[in-house]
Amino acid sequence: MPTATPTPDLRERRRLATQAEIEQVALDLFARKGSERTTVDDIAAAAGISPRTFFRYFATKEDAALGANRAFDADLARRLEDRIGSSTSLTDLEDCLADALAAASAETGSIERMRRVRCLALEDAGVRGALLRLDAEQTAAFYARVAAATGSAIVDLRTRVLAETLGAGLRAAFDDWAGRRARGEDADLVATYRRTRRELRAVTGG
Amino acid sequence: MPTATPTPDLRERRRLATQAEIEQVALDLFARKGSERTTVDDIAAAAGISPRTFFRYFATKEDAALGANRAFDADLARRLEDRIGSSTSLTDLEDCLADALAAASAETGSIERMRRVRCLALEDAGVRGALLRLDAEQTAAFYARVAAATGSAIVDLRTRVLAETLGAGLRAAFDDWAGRRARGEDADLVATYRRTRRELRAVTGG
DNA sequence: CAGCCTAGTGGCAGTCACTGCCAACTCGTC
DNA sequence: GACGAGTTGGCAGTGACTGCCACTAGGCTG
Repeated sequence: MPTATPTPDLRERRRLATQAEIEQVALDLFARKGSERTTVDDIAAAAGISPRTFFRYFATKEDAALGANRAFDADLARRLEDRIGSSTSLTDLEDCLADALAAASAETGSIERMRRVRCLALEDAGVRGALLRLDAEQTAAFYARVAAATGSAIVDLRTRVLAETLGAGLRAAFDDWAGRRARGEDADLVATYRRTRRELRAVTGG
Repeated sequence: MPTATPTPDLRERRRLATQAEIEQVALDLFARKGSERTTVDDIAAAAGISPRTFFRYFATKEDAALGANRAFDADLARRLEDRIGSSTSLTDLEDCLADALAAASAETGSIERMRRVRCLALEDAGVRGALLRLDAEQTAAFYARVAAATGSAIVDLRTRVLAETLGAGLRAAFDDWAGRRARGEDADLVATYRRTRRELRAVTGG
């Protein structure tokens, strides 16, 4: 996830700073009290903005915590975009996903925030729900891109199975990784995903 | 889904009737106006109850539409319960799921309501989100049952992959089926699931 | 049958997520 | 220095959801 714009506006820089600040305090507050017991007013006060402004940055309270995950999804979408058209075999797409995971793991801040969110989701239903929605949107976006590439308005069953299987593997890997981390083990995300791919083959008799 | 209790209480019968009535009018209103533009007051008024009572039946507005899906999940959970311990191969679990789908398809009312909900979910983000949460809860319950059977407190990666793959196939089949139905084709749910299983093998190179 | 216990219901007040609108302010530009 | 666009805060309003309490009615017991 390299910085795209070389010279962002002062306004743009402020906006990004405010957004980052909100994400930071939201994650902290959710971790301390849970999303249920954290109000938007709490987050806004901690971030030094008005509640009204909060909703100009995030549509829902829970969304405020998912910054790192959204960035990962965007990066993954870019990588998948390059593959679509040339090859859409499960193995190639999994490679793509593994690359994205490796890139995220290389950025200390990014992977750490993702870990915090995933661990939080294990206990916090609100965050878990938001993450679920984000995953589903990512899958739907994948459908749309493939359909656009084939010029067809409808998504065929194979594409659905492909996308859902890919998503299932990613979710399983994230959950296992977060669970291990929460228990104090120092699991590696990329290695976990590698094991997940093997398990998928074993399970489906491939 | 046979009737379990032979002689339910008058109270119990009334409760079930009220619940069914709420589900009915909620589904109708969502289909007509969308869940976003339907208020709890609307649903309560149409069902002839107070808004306060509505929340004694359903935790959220969107949950009110998912009756048939919850019943299906409960039936599936019972069937899976019998398998767990004896065999937890993907193929056996898929058979189990196929049986549950066939049983639901045999009940006209049940399958029709599920179709309405799934078609609604294609356009209505609120309903889609609720359905997503329900699916996730079902998957989590499966984890818990398997973990309980093995006596382990932690869920191993293979179990996660198994459950997520099973869920992915079910979701793909439901989405494809609902999409076809929404376009006027008369797709069969069990046949669609059969095709989904084949696609999964093809995709994973099994 | 009378009386009691309990489940179910409605109303009310309150909290909180989220939105539309408007006024104030500020960055960037001409 | 003024103007236009982007950003913010306050305010009022809607609607989801909850806790509390009083009321009703089914079901049981003496």
